[in-house]
Amino acid sequence: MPEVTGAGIISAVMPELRKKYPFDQIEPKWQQHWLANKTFAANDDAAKPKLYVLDMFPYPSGAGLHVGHPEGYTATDIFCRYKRMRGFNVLHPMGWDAFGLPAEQYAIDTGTHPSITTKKNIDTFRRQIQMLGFSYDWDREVDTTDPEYFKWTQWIFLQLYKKGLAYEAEIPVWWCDGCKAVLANEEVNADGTCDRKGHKEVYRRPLRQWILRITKYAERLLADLEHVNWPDSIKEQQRNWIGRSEGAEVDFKTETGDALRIFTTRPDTLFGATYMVLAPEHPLVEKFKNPAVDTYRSAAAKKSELERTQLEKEKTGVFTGGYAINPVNNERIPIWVADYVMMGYGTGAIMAVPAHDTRDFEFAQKFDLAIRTVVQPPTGIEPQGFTGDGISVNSGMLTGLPTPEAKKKITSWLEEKKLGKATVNYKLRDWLFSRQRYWGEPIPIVHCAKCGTVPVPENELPLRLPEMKDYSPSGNAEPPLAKATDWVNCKCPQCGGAGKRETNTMPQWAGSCWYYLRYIDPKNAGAFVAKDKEKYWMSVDLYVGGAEHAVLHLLYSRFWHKVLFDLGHVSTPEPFTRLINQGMILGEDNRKMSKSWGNVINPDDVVREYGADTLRLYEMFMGPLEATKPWNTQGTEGIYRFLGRVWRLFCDEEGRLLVDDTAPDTKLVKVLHQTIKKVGADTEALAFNTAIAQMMIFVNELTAQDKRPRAVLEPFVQLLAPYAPHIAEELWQKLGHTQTLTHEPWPEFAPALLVENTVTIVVQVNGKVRDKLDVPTGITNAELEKLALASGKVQESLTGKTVKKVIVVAGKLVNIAAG
RNA sequence: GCCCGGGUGGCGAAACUGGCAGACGCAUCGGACUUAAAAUCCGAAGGAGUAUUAAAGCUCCGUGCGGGUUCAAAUCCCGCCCCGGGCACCA
Repeated sequence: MPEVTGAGIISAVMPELRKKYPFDQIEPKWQQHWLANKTFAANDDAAKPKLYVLDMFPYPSGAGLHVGHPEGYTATDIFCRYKRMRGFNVLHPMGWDAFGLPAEQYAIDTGTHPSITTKKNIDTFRRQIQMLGFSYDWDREVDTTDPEYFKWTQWIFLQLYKKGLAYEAEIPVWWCDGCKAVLANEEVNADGTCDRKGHKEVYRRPLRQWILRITKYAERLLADLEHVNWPDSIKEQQRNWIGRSEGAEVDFKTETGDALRIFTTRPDTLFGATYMVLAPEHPLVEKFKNPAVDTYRSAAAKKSELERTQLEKEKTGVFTGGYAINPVNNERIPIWVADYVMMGYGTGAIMAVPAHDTRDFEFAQKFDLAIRTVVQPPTGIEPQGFTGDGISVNSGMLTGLPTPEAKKKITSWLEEKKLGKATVNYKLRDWLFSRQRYWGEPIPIVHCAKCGTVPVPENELPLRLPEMKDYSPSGNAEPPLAKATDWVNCKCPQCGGAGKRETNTMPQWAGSCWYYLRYIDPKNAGAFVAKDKEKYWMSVDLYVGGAEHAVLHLLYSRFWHKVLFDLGHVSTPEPFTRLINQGMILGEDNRKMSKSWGNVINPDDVVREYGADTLRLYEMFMGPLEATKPWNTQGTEGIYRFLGRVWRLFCDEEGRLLVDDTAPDTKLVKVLHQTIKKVGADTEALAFNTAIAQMMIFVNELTAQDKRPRAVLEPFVQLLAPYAPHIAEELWQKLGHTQTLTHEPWPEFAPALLVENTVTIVVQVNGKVRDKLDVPTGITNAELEKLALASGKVQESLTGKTVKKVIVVAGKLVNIAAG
C-alpha cells in the first residue's frame, strides 16, 4: 500500500503536469554516458596539476543511503567538476567500509554469510550513489572486505608488529554471561546491565588482546596538528583526546618503606599535600591488611567506567591505615584509597593538595582532612579551592615565587635529590586493536608453543576468513573463529611445528586507516601503493565527512600514516591536508532524522519526484556546508522550479531550441560576468549556497527578456555544470556540442565589463540614511562632500544643526555628523 | 563543570576589511493567462505608526539580552541568557 501524501497524490494523478523538464530521461542517459566513457578517470601521469578530493567512504548499511550522505558527496563533486574545468587532474574515488557488526549479527540470526549481505548492501549503495551523478572514478572502487584489499591491511599490521608497535596483553574487558560475548564500553549500561539484551551478569574479565602502541606517536600526533588545515574544533578535540600535560613524578615513601611514585602537574604545591590517594587497582593497596580496604576494592572492581566517572559525582574512599612521608618536609600524611584516582593515568597514585585542586578539596571536605593553603591567589580571590597560578606561600624554599617559577625550582630540586623528575603525561591510551568477532580482517599471526607469536609470511597474505556454518560466539570468551578448527590449526611458519592461528579479528577502524592510499593504486598486486603514484597524488587536498569521526578515525589513520611515513612507504607526514565537516541535515521538524520520529527523508524518493540535479542543488542551497540545517520539502520544490526555468530558457515545450545568435544587451552581459565572477569565487570557497543564488539572479534576469542569446546562455551552462551536471550536459548537447563539457574550460570574466560608470552613494546624517546620489565612479571625495551637503533632503535634516564633521568613504557613502 | 560552534523577518538564509540589514529561495498575498484549476508569468511584502482623495511618501523601532568603543556596529570590546556539539574526577 503506497503512502498517501499531498505530493504523492499529485504525482500519481497528474505526473505530466509536474514534469517541468524531462529529468527522468536526461539523468540516466548521462549517468550511463559517463560510466561507459570513463569520463572521470583520473590519469596517473598527467602533466596537469593534481587534486585529490576524498569523501569519507560509507559503511554500506542495509538501510541504504540517507540524505546526509549526498550532502558531503555533492559538495566534493561540485568542487571536483569545477576544478576539472579549471585544468586540474582530479582524483575522486569512492569505496566501502564494509566490515561491521550488522552483517555479522544478520549471519548469526539467519546463517547467511556476511559477505553475501555485504555485497547486496554495496550494490544498493553503489546504485544509489550513481543515481546522483557523482563524478567518481569507478575503476578505483575499494571494498575493505575484499581479500585483495585486506591483504594489505594485514600487511600493514605486520609492519607495525615488526616495528614493535603491536603487542599482546591481558586486559580487562566487559563480558556478558547472557550474550556469551565481549561487550564494548558503550554496550554496558550505567546500571551495569547489558545494553543489547538487558542481561544482568556483566563483569570485567581479563582477556588476551592485541594492542597498538599509538601512545608512542602521541607527541607527533599532537604537534603535527599545527600543519593541517582542519576545523579548529576538530583539532581541539584531538588535542583534548591526546591530553598532553606537563608535570613531575615525585617519589614518596610509605612508612613501611615502599616506594610510592605519584604524578602531579603542580609540583609547586608539594608543601600543601595533606594526604595521598591510591587508585583501587594500585598494587600497593594489597599491602594494607585492612578489611575496609578489601571491601572497597572489590566494590570498585564491579563498577562500570560510567559509574566511576559520569554518574558517581559523590566522592568515596577509605583510609588504608598507612602513612607516607612527604619528601620535601618529611611530614607524615595518611594514605587513602579512592576511585576518583584512575589506575590508567599517570602512576595511579596522587598527592592530594585539597587547597588547590577541586577534586581533592571536595574529598577533603567530605572526610574532614587537612586543607593547607600554599598558593596565594591575586587579591580578591578565596585561596581555598583556588587552582590557578599565584604566589607560593608556606612552601619553604618556594615561598614568594610565582607558580611557573616555583614549578621549575622544585622540579630541579627533586631531580638533584633524585626524588623525582619532570614528566609529560598523556590521556591517550594504547589502541585496543582486537575484536572477538567473525566479520573482520583476521590478524595474521600464528601462535607456536616453541616460537611464540609468529607473523604469517607476507607471501601467504591475504589470510582469508574460513567458511563457517555457525557464526555465533562460542560462549567461552573465544572469538567465533576459534570454532573453525581446520583453519585455526596450522604449521608454525618458523619451525614447522604445530601452530594455532590468532582468532581475534581487527576492529572496523582498520580498513579505513589507509583506504585513501589504495585508491591511488587500487589494483596493484605487488604493493599497497606504487611509490611514484603515491608521490604524485598525496596528500589528500580536500577531505569531507561527518564530525562524528573527529577523533577515532582521523587519529587512527594519522597514526598509521606516520608509521608508514617512518618506514618510507609514504612521502607525507600527514594524510589529509584540508578537512571539512559537513553539517547534519535535520528532519522537517528540526529534529535529528530517525525512524522513531518518522521524519526520515529518503533520497530515492526525492530523485524519483524531482531528479538528482534538484536533490544536489537543494542540499547545497539549504545553507553553508558546515551548518546543521533542517530539511524543507517546499525548498526542493523551489529548486525544481529553478531548474525548470533554466530548461525553458533553452527550449520550448516540444524541446525545440530557443537559443538565437542575437547580441545580448549590455545589462545582460554584465549580469553574466558578475555571475561568472561570483560563482567561480564562491565555488572555490565552497560557498555553494551563494553561488546558486547568483545563478538564480542570472536566470531571473534572462527570463524577463524575450531574447535568448547564445553568447550568454552557453557560458551559463558551463557555470551550472558542476552543480547540476545532467541538465547541463543535456543543454550543452542541445547547443550543438558533441563532447561532454567535463573538460570545457571554466569561463573567464572580463573585469572591464564589471566596471560601473556611476555608483550610488548613500548620504547619512548622524548615521541615518537621508539621501542617495548617483555619481560618476571617479568622483573625488571633495566633490562628493560638496554634492552631499547640497542635497535638499540633507539640508532639510540639517536645519537647526551645525555640521561638525563629514566622513567620506570613497565610492560608498558620506556621513555627516551634526549637532 | 570545562572546551568548541551558533542565536538576523513567518521559515532556510545573505551581508567585502566596521559603511544602505534582510540578496536568493520557501511560505503568504495580489494580478495576468484559463470556463475553472494546476502549471507558468508579473508584482507586493521586517515591525509599528502616520499624512494626503489616492499613491509615491514620512517617522520611529529592529540582527538573543545589558553596557561600551566609533561619525558609523549583525560585524569590535566587556558582562549575561538561550540552543547545538564534544569532553568529563586525567591529578
